[in-house]
Order: sequence, then C-alpha cells, then structure tokens
Amino acid sequence: MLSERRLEVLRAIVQDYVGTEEPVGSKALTERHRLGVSPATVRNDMAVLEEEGFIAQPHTSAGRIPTDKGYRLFVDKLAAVKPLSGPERRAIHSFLDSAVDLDDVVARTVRLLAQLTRQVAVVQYPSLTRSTVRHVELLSLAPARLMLVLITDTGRVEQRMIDCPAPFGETSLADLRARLNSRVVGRRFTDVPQLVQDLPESFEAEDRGTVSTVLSVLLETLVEETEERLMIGGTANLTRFGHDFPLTIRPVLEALEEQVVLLKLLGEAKDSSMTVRIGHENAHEGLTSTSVVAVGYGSGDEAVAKLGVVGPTRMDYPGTMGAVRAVARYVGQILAES
Amino acid sequence: MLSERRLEVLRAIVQDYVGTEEPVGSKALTERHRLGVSPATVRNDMAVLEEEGFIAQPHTSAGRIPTDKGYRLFVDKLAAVKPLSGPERRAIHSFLDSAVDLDDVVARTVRLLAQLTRQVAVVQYPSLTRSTVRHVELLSLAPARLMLVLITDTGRVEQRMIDCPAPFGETSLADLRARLNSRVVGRRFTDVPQLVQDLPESFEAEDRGTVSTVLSVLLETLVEETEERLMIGGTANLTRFGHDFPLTIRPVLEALEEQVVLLKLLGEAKDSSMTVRIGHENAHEGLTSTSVVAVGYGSGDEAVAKLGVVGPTRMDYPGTMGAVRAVARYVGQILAES
DNA sequence: TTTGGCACTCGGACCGGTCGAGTGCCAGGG
DNA sequence: CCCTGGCACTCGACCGGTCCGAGTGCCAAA
Repeated sequence: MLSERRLEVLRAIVQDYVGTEEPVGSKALTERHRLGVSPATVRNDMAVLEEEGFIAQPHTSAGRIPTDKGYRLFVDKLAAVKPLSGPERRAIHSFLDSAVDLDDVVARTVRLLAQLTRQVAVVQYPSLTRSTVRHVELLSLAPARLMLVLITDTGRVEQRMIDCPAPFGETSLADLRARLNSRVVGRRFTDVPQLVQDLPESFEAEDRGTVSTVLSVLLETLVEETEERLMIGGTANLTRFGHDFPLTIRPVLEALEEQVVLLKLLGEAKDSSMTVRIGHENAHEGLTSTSVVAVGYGSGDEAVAKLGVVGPTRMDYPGTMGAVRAVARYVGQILAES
Repeated sequence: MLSERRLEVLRAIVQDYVGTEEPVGSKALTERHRLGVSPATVRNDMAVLEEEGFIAQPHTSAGRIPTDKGYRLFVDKLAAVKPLSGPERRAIHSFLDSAVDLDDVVARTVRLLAQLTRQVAVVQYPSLTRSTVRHVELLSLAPARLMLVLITDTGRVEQRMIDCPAPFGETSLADLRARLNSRVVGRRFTDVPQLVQDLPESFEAEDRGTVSTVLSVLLETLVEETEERLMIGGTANLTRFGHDFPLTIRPVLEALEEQVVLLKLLGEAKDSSMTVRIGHENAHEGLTSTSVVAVGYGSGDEAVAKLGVVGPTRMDYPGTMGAVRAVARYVGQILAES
C-alpha cells in the first residue's frame, strides 16, 4: 500500500512534469515542494512508485515521469477539480450569451473550450435520440418531388428531398401533413416508427406508394440524425504537444478528422458525469499519448450530448476538468432557456 | 531577358526541389535532366537566375531553391496542368456519385481533394448570392411563434425562429405564406427585398407588425447566408510540411480555423478560372510559406463557390492544379444534375 | 559562349572529453 | 523502523575540433 507521503510525492511529480515537461528528479522535488523530507527519502519513495508502475524513467539516470497509471491515480485520488476564476466564468457567460442560434452556440462553445484549456475542443451537436418532434413539414417542389423538413425541440432542422413514385396532389399532401403531425408532434424519435406504421393504409391506393416513401425517408432521417455530428477546434494547440512533432501529431490529426472515432471517444463518457480517458485507455491507437476529458451536457437533467477536450496525457487535469465542467453547465443553461 | 535554356534550368530546379525537398546544385541538375550542357554552364545560368530573384541559396555554398518569384514564373510559363490519370478520374466519379445530399457532396469533395493532393483541402458551400428562392415555408409553432424555412435552388435549407409581436392566426399565416411564395419563388436573393417591400400594407392592421417581423427575418437570413460557410479537411497532411514543424505549422492551423481568412483566400480567385497564390502573395502572415490553389465551381456556367487546397509553396503545382480542376468540374456536374 | 580546372567556403557528421543531474546503495542516527 | 547523508556510478547534453563533400565563383582556354 502507498503511504500518504508517497502519494504526495506522486502528486508533486505530476504537477512538476505537467509544468516543466521535463523528467523530474528527487532534488528538484524537495526544493519546489515542502515535503519535509530529504531527497534521499524521496528517492526511496520514487523507487517504490516506479515498482508499482506509477512512474517511469525515460532512460537510466534521468528523472521520472508519470505513467498512464500514475495519471490515473492522480485524477482519481489526488486532484481536485479546479474551479474557474471569476473573470473566466464571466468570459464564458458573455461569450455564449451572444450566440444567435444552435449552430452558433456550438461554434462558440468549441472556440471557448479551445481557448480556456489551450487544447483541442470537441463538441457534439445536441443529440436527437431523446428529443422530440416539434413539427414535420412537407413541401411540394414539383409534381413528383417533395421536400421533408423535420424540426426538433432542440431547434434543429433537417431536410430531405423525396422523389415520389407517382404525382401527389396538393390535397393529399395537406392531408398527409396534417395526419403526420397530429401523430408525431411532441413524441420522441424512438416512438415515431410505430406511431406512423399504419398510416399508408388510410390513404387511397394511388397515394400509398408515395406515403410509404415519405415515411421511410422520415424514419431514415430520424435514424441518421441520431448519428451525431460534431465540431472541433483549437487544433493549433496541438503544436504545444512536444518536440517530436510529426510522429505524435500526425495520427492525432488523422483521428480528429474521423468523426466515428471522435464520437466513440465522447460516447464512452457514459452519463453526464465527467470522464477522463488517459493514454492507452483510449482504444484508438493514434491517441495513445493523448487524454480525453469529456462530459455530458443537456438542457434539463438529462444529458443530450457530450463535449470535451483532447490533449497530451501530460495536461493540467484539474484545470481542464474545471473548464470543461463549467462550460458544459453553462451551455446546458443556454439550451434550457431557448 | 531569360534565354530558353535558363528557363529550362529553372523548371528543372523547381521540379527537383519539389521532389527532394533539398537545395539542388549544378551537378545534380545536369545528371537528372538532359540539359545538354555542363555543370559549369548551369552554374552561370544559376547565377543569372539568382540575380533576377528567381532562385536563392539558403546559405553560401549550398544548392539553390526557388523563390516565390521563381514559383510564380514556373506556374505562369513553365508548367502545364497535369491531367489526372484514368483511375484517378474514375475514383472521383465513383466517390462523388454516392453522395446523398448537399452536405454530403461537400464533405466528400473535401476528403477527395485532400486525398488526391495530399494537402489541406478547403471547400466553400455553394453560394447563395446568385441562387434563387425555391420555396419559403412558414410554420406556426406556438400562437406567437413562427418558424421560417428558406429553401434555395442549390438545395440548401435555412431556418429561423420568429417571435411575433402579436398572435397570428392560421388563415393569416396561410395567406402570408401564399403571397410570399408567389412573389419570391424563382427570384434571385438580391431581388427579394424590393419584391416584398409593400407586403405589410396589404394585411390587416393587427397583423402588420408580425408580417414586418417575418419579412425582416427573411431578409436578414438572405444576407447572413451570403456569408458563406466552408469545410476543411486533410489537416494531417500538414505534417509533411517540413522538418521545422512547430514554427511553420502553427500559424497555418490557426489561419485554417479562421473562416474569415479562408473565405478571403478563396475569394481572391476572381472568376471560375484557376488562381494560384504563392507564398507572400497571400496577405495573411501565417500563410507566407504556403500556396493556395483555388478555382470556382458551379452548377451551370456561373461559379457559385470556390474550392481549393492549401499547401507548402514547395508543392507539385501541375499535379495539384490538375486535381483541383478535375474535382471542381465534376462537382459542378453533380450540382447541375441534382 | 561553353568548358574544364582550381581554390575556397561552409554545413553536417563524427569523435572525444567534460559537466551535471540523477540514481542506487549503504551505513549511521533519531 | 524510517530517515538521512555520503558516495560511486551512469548517462545524456554540451562543447570544440576535425574531416569530408557538395557546391560555388572565377579564370583561362577552346
């Protein structure tokens, strides 16, 4: 078992390494932290910590750096989430308050997170899985061409073109529009399929094909939109990574362009509580030297989407977690208001 | 004036340097290109080229590298746009053909360009300045809350929420919707303002406030949407830049996140002809060691937006230009069809 | 105008020595 | 039992010197 002081040593190592980016030795530690013991003692502690796998030395006779396991222990037991300063909080508020629509909220959130944490920010658009239908609109663009517009309660709008198998009259269209809305408005996406299942039957034979087509496009849209989209920013912060650039940064940039990978990353944060994935805990191989701090955010008590940052394993965890949490909370408020 | 052979020497220097990324000397040149003269002669030519500012040496007794001016001359006079190979062309077609909607076309185009050129790709969403209104829809979400949906002939959809000053009846709504559409459908954005100017007058006094509000939101949307959005991809290719990473790559990444900067870059390509901006020709200071190859694309004969790539000044201009042009043409076709 | 020859320059690679930070181990003291 | 100071050892970073080769500029001859 690790004594109190050993943990303290680990904390000191993490803090120093995060700050200096250089392996930290026993002497430097005792000078910069009031541990109350001599370097020699610290060395012994370090030896134990190394044996347990919390720290490692890059090469013999060099200082120690934390391992993934060390960071893990640090964020789990040793680090308090650092609340933001007053000015920072005010900056968040004023910056997000001036957003004009949903897209803008997301865009601003990304920039904000990137600036606050000086890392790469990732924000998922509010999810539709739990959201409800506010309105479905059908427009006739040409005799056999319709446009479907789906509006959600999170303020998102999706549209699809529909080529009908047969011309579709204005009256039939109005009819379909009315019936569709009366059935699905206010309902959750997941409930929609069964609610519209029998709809084609109530139409004239000649219109049934079109109605079915419309419905299938609608359902498809619901499903597709459940695959969330996201926005990233602050990639320039990757240049602060280390000195061995090309090798480190390349796979990260590649991973960041793969929506799927990112969605998985964020998705792993289960509920609305904060999740920290460190180094090799990230399945994706390009991200084994990065950490992901993610948290759910939402308009009410339920989380509707995730946001977070991606940075080097050597990052300021308390500060980053504080910023991520604060931003998530305030975005939630914004969404609840609108 | 520069003799024919001197130009040939410049061309050889550019080609070699683009390939090897290393300063090229007189001897190497004569070996790799059939210039029919000795290294000594080439040296003399090089001296002249250097005096004229087309090439430079990084340090004394090193080979020469082209200057921005040298690249300029190269693309203007010495380089033929390299047509794509058959397989490449087929790849473009099959990749873009499977796009399902406008967003998808843009997304695929970005990925395609990034892959083909192995550089950073930038694609502007089709512009609305020259496009026309296909449909305007008004939905009643609550007694005093409307949603405006604008559909353009390029397949783009924009929506806005409207808070009305007074409740607005369904019949008035239908009325407004009908009149609005009869006036603006098929018209260009720029013509819309005067076409709807007198619309409020034809309504009952109690509805006029709402009608005005709706119209102002519509006009606002038209203007806002003229500010184009764009999509970028292939940033991982920046890692192939050079060996002196952080310094070079950082400002580029920053510039790429500034929509304004990028729009300006693309915007400088005046009409639909291809534009190449080399090094310092780019106003933005972060991009002084990059070149931008851009071209307009459009559904008909008019260009509705731009696309292009950003890469190091030392890039394969003929190949890049070929790829950019080919992609632009085919995207144009796709847009024309849909 | 081209060519071959020649002296010169300079950056990069290589080598060896020194320096200092850091370690592990051990014996002694609270 | 744990902490401490001391000591020998290791190893990377740094520095200066040397060597090598690529490349240049100049010049005289063809």
